Amino acid sequence: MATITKENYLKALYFLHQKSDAISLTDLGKTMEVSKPTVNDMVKKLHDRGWIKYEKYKPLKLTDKGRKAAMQIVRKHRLSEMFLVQVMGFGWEEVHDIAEELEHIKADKLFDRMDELMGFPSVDPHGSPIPDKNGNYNKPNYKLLSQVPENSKVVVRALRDSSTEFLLYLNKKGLQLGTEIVTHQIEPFDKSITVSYASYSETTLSSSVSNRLLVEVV
Amino acid sequence: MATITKENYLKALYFLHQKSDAISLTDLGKTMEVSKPTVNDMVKKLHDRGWIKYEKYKPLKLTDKGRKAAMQIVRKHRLSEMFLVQVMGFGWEEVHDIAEELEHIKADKLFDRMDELMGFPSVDPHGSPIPDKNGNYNKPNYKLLSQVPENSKVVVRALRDSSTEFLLYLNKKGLQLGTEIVTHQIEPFDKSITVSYASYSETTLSSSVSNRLLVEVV
DNA sequence: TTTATTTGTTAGGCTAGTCTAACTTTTTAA
DNA sequence: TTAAAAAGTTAGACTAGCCTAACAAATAAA
Repeated sequence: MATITKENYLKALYFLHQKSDAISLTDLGKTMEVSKPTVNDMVKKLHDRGWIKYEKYKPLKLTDKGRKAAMQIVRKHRLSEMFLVQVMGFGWEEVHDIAEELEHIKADKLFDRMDELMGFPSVDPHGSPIPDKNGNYNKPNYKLLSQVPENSKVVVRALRDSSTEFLLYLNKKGLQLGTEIVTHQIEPFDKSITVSYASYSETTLSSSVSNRLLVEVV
Repeated sequence: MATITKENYLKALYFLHQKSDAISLTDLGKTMEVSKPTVNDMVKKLHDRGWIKYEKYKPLKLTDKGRKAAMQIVRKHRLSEMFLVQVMGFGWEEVHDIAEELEHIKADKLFDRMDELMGFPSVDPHGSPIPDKNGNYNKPNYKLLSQVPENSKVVVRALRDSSTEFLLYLNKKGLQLGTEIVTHQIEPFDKSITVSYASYSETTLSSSVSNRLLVEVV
C-alpha cells in the first residue's frame, strides 16, 4: 500500500471529488498545505501507481482504484472515531485527531474487530457513513436545517462540519445526533431560525449553524 | 518527539541495554537490520538530540533522557497489547504486530484512556511490566522454570519470549499466566522437566520451554 | 608482538517528500 | 483579442533514512 503521506493525498483527493469532478493541482496543494511543485511531483507518483488520472495541464481525477484506496482510509478513520466514542468513552469533539493517526495503521484486523465489537455501525459519531470493506456505503438524503420550511419537525442525523469548535458549540446548546427539532420562524434578514428541541423552547440558531446541521424531516 | 524510525532505534537501544551496559554499533545495526554506515549516521543524530552518549569508536549508552523516551514507547506498546487482549478480545499471540504500530501514535490521551479503562494494569498479556508515565516500573524477581528444583510448586508469571510460535505452543499445551505448576523430575541428559498442572499430569516440557517460562515459587 | 579479524568510519549515491526561484501554459477579463 | 492573472512546470536544493565500496582503528589470536 501507500505511505502515510500518499494515503493523506488520496484522502484529500476523495474529499475534493465530493465538491467537483475535476480537481486542480492548486486545490490539492492548498488542502495538503504544500507548494505547487510538491503537489506536481506527488501527482506524477500517484499517477504512476494508478491511483489518479493525470495529464500535463489537465485537472486530476481519482481512478476507481484510487477511490477504493481512499475509501479504506476513510473507513478506518470513521470506525476509529466511533470506537473511541462508543467503546472508549471519548467525546465526539475529541476523536478527530486521534483517528487521524489511527487511520494509517495497516493491521486490518484491528478495524475489523472494532467493527464487529460495535455491531457493524453504519455511521460515525458525526453521522458520516462508514464505508464497508469494498468502499461502499449508502448516501442518505438529508436536508440542511436551513432548507427546511417553518413549522416542520426534523431529527438531527449528521453534521456537515465536524470541527472541534462547532462540536463544542453543539455540546453547549445540548444538540446531538437524534435530537428532534421543531422549526418556527425564519428571520428573513439574516436567515436565522427559531427552533424548539429537548428542554430548549424558542431558541435561535444562526444560519451558519443551520447550514451545518443535516436533518431528516419526520 | 522523534520520528517512528528514531523511536524504533530508541526502543532497540533500551532492550540491548538490558543485556549489556555498553552497546556496540554492530549490535544495534543487527537489531535494526540496517548496515553499519546507516547505524553510524543515525547514532550521530540520536547523540545530537541528547538521547545517547556517543564518541567515535566507543560503545553507546542511552542517556537518562533517551531511556525515558524509550520507556514511553514501551509503555504504549504494552498498554496497547493489554487493551487488545482485555478489551478487544484478541489472543495473546495476535497482539504484538498490532501494538508495534500503535506504539507510535502520538496522542497520549489514547493510552491514558486505555490505562484508565483497564484499571491501570501493571503487566502486559505476556507478564512484562507496564511502565508508568515517568518510565518507572517494578521489576519482579521471577525465576526461570528451568532453575526451580524438583518437587516445587510454582505459578507462571511472565514469558521471556513472546514470539507467536512460542505463544501458540503454550496455547496448545494449555499454559497461561497464572497456571500453577508442580515440578517432578528433571532429566539430567537433556534437562527436560516433568510437570503437572491443570488437567495435565506428568507431562514433559523441554529445556527450551522451561528456559522461557518465568515463574514465582509458592 | 605482529598479523588477522572484527568493528567503526568516510565518501558518495539513492528515494521520498519537501522547498524556492524562474519560467511556460492556460484562463480570464479589460 | 490581447494583456494580465492564475495555474502548472522545470530546475536545483535540502533532510531523513537507507545503501555499497573502500578504508581506518581496535581487538583478538597466532
